Amino acid sequence: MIILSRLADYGVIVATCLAADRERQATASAVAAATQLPRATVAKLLKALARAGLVSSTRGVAGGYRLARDPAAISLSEVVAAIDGNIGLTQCSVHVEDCARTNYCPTRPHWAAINNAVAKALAAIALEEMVTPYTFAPPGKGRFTPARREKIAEPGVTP
Amino acid sequence: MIILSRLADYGVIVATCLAADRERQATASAVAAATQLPRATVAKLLKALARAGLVSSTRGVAGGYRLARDPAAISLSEVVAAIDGNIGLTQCSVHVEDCARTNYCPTRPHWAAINNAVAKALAAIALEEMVTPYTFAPPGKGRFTPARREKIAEPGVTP
DNA sequence: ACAAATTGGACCGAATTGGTCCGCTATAGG
DNA sequence: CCTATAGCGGACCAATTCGGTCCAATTTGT
Ligand code: SF4
Ligand code: SF4
Repeated sequence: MIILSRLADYGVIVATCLAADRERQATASAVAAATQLPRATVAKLLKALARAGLVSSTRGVAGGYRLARDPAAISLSEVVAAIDGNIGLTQCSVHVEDCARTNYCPTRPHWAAINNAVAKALAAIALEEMVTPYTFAPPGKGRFTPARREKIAEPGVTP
Repeated sequence: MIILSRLADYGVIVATCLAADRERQATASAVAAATQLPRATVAKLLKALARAGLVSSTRGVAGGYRLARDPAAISLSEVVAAIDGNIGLTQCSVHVEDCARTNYCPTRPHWAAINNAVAKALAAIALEEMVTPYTFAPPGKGRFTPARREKIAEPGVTP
């Protein structure tokens, strides 16, 4: 199973591209060139990110996008939520009345905690960490310090 | 965004239904009646669970399904993996060669850890915990009340 | 032999997704 | 004032996936 939609995946790449240089103002075409993604798609993604308030946009000639906040203050969960919508394991997690079975579903009450755990796993990653791959890593394959790994490997699963 | 497919959601319900009484052997129709899900769909789900080795099946008349292991030893991640496939955030998480961008994708190395964290969040929940008491009082429509359990085990309930 | 039950796969309509395109608006510079 | 540039909003369609059903085959107790 694939959890993130392809667009959300690309959205993270786009956001990471902007995070690489917070000061620079990049047009959609520039980001598309940098990420080697289709221009139209990148534009669509940036629009979604802008509407969510993650990036700020300036119109007109010499316009473009830039990150609205510090890359360390933007979590991955925000990025994917901007594109895929709020995170929810089941239908009743996002809109309760979407499922006709809510009344007599025995498993429904339990999903909230799990939902929370998954969301936390994504919220624990800041955009900054996606753009600084080798900050914590020795020239091997490790990407995360043990501390970091510990942090995301054990999300609070307390019902 | 909805992470679990509807089938996976239902699969958990079906598995939970079996976990409610590990000893009894229930036919697909009986489980369908107990969960109020379409018979054909339940049958399909049970087949998937059986192929994954989570439930054991006996064919022929007086056949049926039962949980293969102890409900405390079956994690939710196994159940959803049996139906939706292995858990992976992105395409490269499940099959590396699925995405043509693997070579120059800057975010790819980071997903593994996140992927792991999400998987762990699901693996931390045992099937046993889904069958535990209600957190709210169902208005006389509890699915897994003892009375209902009798009906599940009843071989002759084919509506 | 018959009936009840699982097995495996085919099947189709519906819904979602990925990706593109258009007309509109805003802004800088000449 | 005019024009080129760039974001904005949404419509649009092809392709894929998903949900659900159904059937032929097989196994097993009576
Ligand atoms: S109510 Fe039950 S069946 Fe409906 S979405 Fe929630 S968990 Fe799934
Ligand atoms: S390689 Fe990059 S673009 Fe491709 S699936 Fe992995 S993360 Fe997404």
